Amino acid sequence: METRVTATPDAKPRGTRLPRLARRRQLLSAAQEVFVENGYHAAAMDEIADRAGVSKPVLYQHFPGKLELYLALLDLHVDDMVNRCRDALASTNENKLRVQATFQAFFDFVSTQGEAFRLVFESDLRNVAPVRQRVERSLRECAEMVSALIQEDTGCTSDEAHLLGVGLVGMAEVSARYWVTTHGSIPKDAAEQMMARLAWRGISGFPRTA
Amino acid sequence: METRVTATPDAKPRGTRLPRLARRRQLLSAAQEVFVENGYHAAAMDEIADRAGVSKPVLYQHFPGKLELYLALLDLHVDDMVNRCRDALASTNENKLRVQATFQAFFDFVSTQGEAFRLVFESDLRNVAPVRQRVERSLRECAEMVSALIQEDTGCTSDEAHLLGVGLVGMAEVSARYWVTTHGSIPKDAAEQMMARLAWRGISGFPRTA
DNA sequence: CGACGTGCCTACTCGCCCGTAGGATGTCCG
DNA sequence: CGGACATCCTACGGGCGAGTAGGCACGTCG
Repeated sequence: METRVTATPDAKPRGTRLPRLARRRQLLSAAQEVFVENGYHAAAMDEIADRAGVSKPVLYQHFPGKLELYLALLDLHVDDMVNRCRDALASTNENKLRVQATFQAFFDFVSTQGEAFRLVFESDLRNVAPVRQRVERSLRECAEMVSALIQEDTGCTSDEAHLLGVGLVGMAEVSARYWVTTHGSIPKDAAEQMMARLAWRGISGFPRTA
Repeated sequence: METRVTATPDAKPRGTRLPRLARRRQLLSAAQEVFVENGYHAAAMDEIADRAGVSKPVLYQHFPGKLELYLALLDLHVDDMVNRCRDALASTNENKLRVQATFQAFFDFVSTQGEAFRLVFESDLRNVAPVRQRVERSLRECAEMVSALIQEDTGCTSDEAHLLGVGLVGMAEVSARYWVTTHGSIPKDAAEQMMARLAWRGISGFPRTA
């Protein structure tokens, strides 16, 4: 007795036929689960198909190969992160609040979609050019947006501002990742506030020279 | 191809017999080259053996398997990093100088041994427990040492100080990695100084509450 | 000189997993 | 009804690379 599963996500009744787009979404979701749990290399296409309640050829009717499937997911989350960062920086004109909003953006990012942030921050495929490119580009893009603001206020050279920007973004990334793995010791907003305070004290009125 | 600069004598005189310990050191060096260039997964035991001018069974007479070989190298560099960090923090009693010394330690670390820091910071085997354990432990240990000092001066709770410590160490790691890949734009000591200044401004006299 | 140990080699097995060939089973429309 | 079209299946091919079997060369010591 097969009832019609309309939009219920993550059902595995081997035998339901789905329209193409819905199937694709489901496959992406299953793939994300497996890639996040195991990383790229330990993830098997068979398991992704299994978890979607489907056989392997179906997977290959939607994606030309394992790498392309991975890149599709990676793009999704890389863009998500950059957009969150951009929105945070554009949410106000006061730099102190910008810093707070940006840290909140990073903490939000690592809190969503299970542990999908691992695709961006802990990919085990960085040695493959298209992956490396996307991951590094996302960091640079965030740092770029930050360093543009830094340059306005401090008069640092472009290179110097970039270094500071990368450092700040890196601090946000690493602290957010640490916080998310030790859930329970500090509430989210307290952690965000503390890190934002650290960053703002460091960067506000940063002197051009020693 | 990349430049073939090795600590060990180059060349593959397939026929030179070496005493056990010397051979082992050479194998470790060859393995480091290959693992750093390609990551764990894309590195082939055949190529490691080749680069050492030796055949594969020799490799297996020194290491029980690929993973153990990798772990031996990883331990080396993880310990190196933690020691550099510890020494830097112990090099003075004045916290401002401690911060400077610590950033210098991270910049030194990413500057040595080709790009061996990739083993620690960009391992593509973090999904395997013993690797993940070592990598995370190294970050925690550095952050632990930093947070102990933070706690003394700020009266933060242990959890709060840990978060700050992880953030600062993360900033050092990420900025050092960024700097090393963009060699030429900023001299090493200038980059160290600037990042140290950012961190010190942020952390010195950090207020307990908002 | 021959027996033994050490260092090394060539050449194979074997398991894993990506990707595919070819066939079955609905659904829609004339 | 019957054919066209889509969706999905059960297998299998084939490459790649970790790890191994078994043998050769060279020295040394009784």
